[in-house]
Amino acid sequence: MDDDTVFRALADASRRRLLDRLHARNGQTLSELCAGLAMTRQAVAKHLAILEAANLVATQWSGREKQHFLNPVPIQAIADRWMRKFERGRVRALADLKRALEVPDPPADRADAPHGTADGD
Amino acid sequence: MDDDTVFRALADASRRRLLDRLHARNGQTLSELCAGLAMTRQAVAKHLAILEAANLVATQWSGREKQHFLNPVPIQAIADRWMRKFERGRVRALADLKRALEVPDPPADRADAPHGTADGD
DNA sequence: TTGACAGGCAACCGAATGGTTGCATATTGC
DNA sequence: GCAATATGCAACCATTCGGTTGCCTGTCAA
Repeated sequence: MDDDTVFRALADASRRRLLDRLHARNGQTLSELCAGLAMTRQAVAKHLAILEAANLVATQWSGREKQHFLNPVPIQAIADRWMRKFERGRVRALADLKRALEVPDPPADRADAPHGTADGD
Repeated sequence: MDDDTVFRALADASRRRLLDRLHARNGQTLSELCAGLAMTRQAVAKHLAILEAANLVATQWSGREKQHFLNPVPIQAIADRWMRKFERGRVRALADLKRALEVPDPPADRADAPHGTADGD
């Protein structure tokens, strides 16, 4: 629903790792997701709460255990709705970039090398 | 190059808006990008610096003006490299989700409604 | 040459963030 | 019933973040 919440939720590497874990095995409990992470259970719980608020995971209580399920829809949504538009203009943007880098801009005599690179890393 | 830097750069709505602006018209200067934004020039400059560090924009000096060019490659990279894998498991993840929500989990008698929804708004 | 314009640098500030510790609560198994 | 297990809640802490203000440098144009 709220793109910003999803983007912010994805901004943290630990949270992305949690999503990766759920992608590997869905329906894990909090304790299972904690295993092997250099973090407190409470820290993981906070991350999961943020992911849940962003609707990236849904939870289901099963007795005293809380199972976590991945919801891939919001990820897909921002990929389609926001990122895709950059794919459309991609060729043109790269052309602009390259042109700007090659032509030393006649009006000014001193033309430094640009701070970014045309190739993506 | 560094996925985390890109994710963090994209986490802020103002920065995404700046990318949108460059997507609409490439090669804008700092002052142009400031126009109409409820922010100081310095704030915008900071945002642009972060975007530049993430390799999302490249800059080119032209006299006293600094032009900014969109680099769509990192966006494409994380979309392909990270988000796409969730697209692959998407059907299965949604099935897991739905199953967990529908079956009230026999072992435990009390099965509350889950806190997330299966549909991703 | 001088003033207006474009931008950079640095210090500062409040709020959010990621993380911890400590304790309370509910469920399970013996 | 009772101890162990699974989780939640709240306070606290250091750091980061987004933003501002103030001042300095470099470039253009009259």
